[in-house]
Amino acid sequence: METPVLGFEPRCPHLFNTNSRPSSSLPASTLSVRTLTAATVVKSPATVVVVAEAPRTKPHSKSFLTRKSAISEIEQSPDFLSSLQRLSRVLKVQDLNVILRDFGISGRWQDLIQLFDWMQQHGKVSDSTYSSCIKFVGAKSVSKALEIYQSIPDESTKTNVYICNSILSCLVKNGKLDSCINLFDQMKRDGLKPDVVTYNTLLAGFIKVKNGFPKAMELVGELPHNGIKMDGVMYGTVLAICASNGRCEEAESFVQQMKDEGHSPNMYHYSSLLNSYSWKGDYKKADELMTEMKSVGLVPNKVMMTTLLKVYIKGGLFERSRELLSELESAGYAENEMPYCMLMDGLSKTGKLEEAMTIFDDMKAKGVKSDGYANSIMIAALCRSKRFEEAKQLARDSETTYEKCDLVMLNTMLCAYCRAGEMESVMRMMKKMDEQAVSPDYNTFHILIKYFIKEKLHLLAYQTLLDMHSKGHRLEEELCSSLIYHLGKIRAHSEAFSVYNMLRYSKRTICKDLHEKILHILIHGKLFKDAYVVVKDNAKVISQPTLKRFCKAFMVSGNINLVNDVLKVLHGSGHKIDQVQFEIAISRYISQPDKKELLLQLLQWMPGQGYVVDSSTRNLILKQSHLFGRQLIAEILSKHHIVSRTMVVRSRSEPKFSRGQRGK
DNA sequence: TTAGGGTTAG
Repeated sequence: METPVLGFEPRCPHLFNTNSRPSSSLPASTLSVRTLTAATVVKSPATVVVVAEAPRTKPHSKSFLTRKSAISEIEQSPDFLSSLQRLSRVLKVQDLNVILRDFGISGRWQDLIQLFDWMQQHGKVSDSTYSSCIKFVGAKSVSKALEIYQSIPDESTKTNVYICNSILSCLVKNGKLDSCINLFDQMKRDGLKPDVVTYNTLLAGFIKVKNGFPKAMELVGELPHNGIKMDGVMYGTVLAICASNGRCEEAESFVQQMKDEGHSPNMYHYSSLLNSYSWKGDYKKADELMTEMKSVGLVPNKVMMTTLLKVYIKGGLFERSRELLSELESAGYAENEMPYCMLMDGLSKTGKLEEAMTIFDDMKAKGVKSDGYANSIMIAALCRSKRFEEAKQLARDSETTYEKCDLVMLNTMLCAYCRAGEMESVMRMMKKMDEQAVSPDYNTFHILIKYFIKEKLHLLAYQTLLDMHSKGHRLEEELCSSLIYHLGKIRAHSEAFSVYNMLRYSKRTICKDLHEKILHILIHGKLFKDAYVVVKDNAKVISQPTLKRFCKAFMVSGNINLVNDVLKVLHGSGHKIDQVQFEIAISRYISQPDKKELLLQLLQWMPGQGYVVDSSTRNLILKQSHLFGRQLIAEILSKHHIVSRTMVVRSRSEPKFSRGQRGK
């Protein structure tokens, strides 16, 4: 039989309909269309479509056969570049594209890049070269795919809808949704006319994103404006977004809309709707849905029944959940641990630890295949019930039984060891994470820092917090506050201040008490300049006794150049400055005559704010007035005297005028 | 002549 490469697609276009996606559903041996006389295409698990090859209308031309054999020669050549050089005259751009896609499908990454470079150098590229190349390259390296896209010389090619869809899809698949949206906006400005595929590509990015629902709806709202109607694929995407955001009413309404538009929901559409009911455990609606689905002839599959189990568990129907689990077992749908895990987790989270353990033991007795999830769930459940010894024991078992652990499992075991106080095991887990190149997440850091604090390894806790912060994780106030307290206790004042700052600059509001707490620590550590910064920014939420303590400490030992600033800030915040603080400040100035200007500034500032020097300070100043200019000092002190007299008169006429309030 | 999606667990 001849091998119809070039002539195949036009005659059997449905084989290449992207909706059926044959390549990913077929085993490798049937991947090559060249070997097919009748192709069997799996359209969905339920439907098998057999496509008979159409009879030839005319024999292939000589040039066609030459190109065809050149393509297979290059694909099969151990040194494809030299074959390419030799045969390049024969080949058209679309033939090179065929080879490029063949390299992509069979994972010949280096060859694909080399071929693409060659095609560029020889000016043999078309739009589909870019869209295919970006698709395959993007599966391995987003940056390389972007590089290819940016290198497109022609501006109009850059807004070709296939090429745009290809690069946008590559960004979405790599979790770069924000860059994807930005690029999309840029493309629109440059003239892209997005189509249904473009919008669906973007929408797919919102499925697993927290709070993706409103943004997805915004995109859906743009569709009519662009003359685009939703198709079955897009309904599938949108329903998945609704389900993963718990929007069951919206999911219902989209299903209704798709029915109204003449689309029949398939198993995936129904599964998403069912999943949306699991958020609230709405088993009534779930049961109704199952009935409807069966009535249209769809047979619930494994995923559907597992999702139904999830609804029952969330709804607290544990008896029916156990029955459904038995049904899953009889149907052969419980050969792995997932449904058991769901039930165990649901039970343990509603305080039914013993029942969860029964399921766990049953599962083990039945020899159900496990990858360690079940153990992990039970370790977490035991920790929640503060049964740390059992949790630790199970963690040990897991370590010996399962070689591969994911981050959640590692965190769960780490937590069990921390709570049981097993330092050696904690270190072993950390080493394991390192070896397996699993990067710690927020939970890992949180568990470790809490543990280090408990073990009084406060500096280690501090180092870990720095690490956590530098990795961009949000910091929890309670944990930071506790660490600040302990660092203060061990006189690690500047470390405490650094924790305070990390928290302060990463959060909009922090608890008022924390400012006061850090202020005490800074005063204690004689870090007056830092203390001044805290006071300056937060004086209004700091108690008067603490401000008083700060003022006193600063006057005695703070930087002399900041003394006036400190007094002004304290006064400006409504704090009444004690007479004795002025006395201390002024004696310091007098002992340092080079600070003459500062003394004069202070003395001039005081009367305007209702402060005057007391008689002993006045005498002290007069004694040294030759250093500061006798005439000037006399003028300033007479102002103090006038003010002090009016204050005396006032306090007599307003007997209720109390300390701490100042008349204006 | 190229581009898109969807269901379950910790």
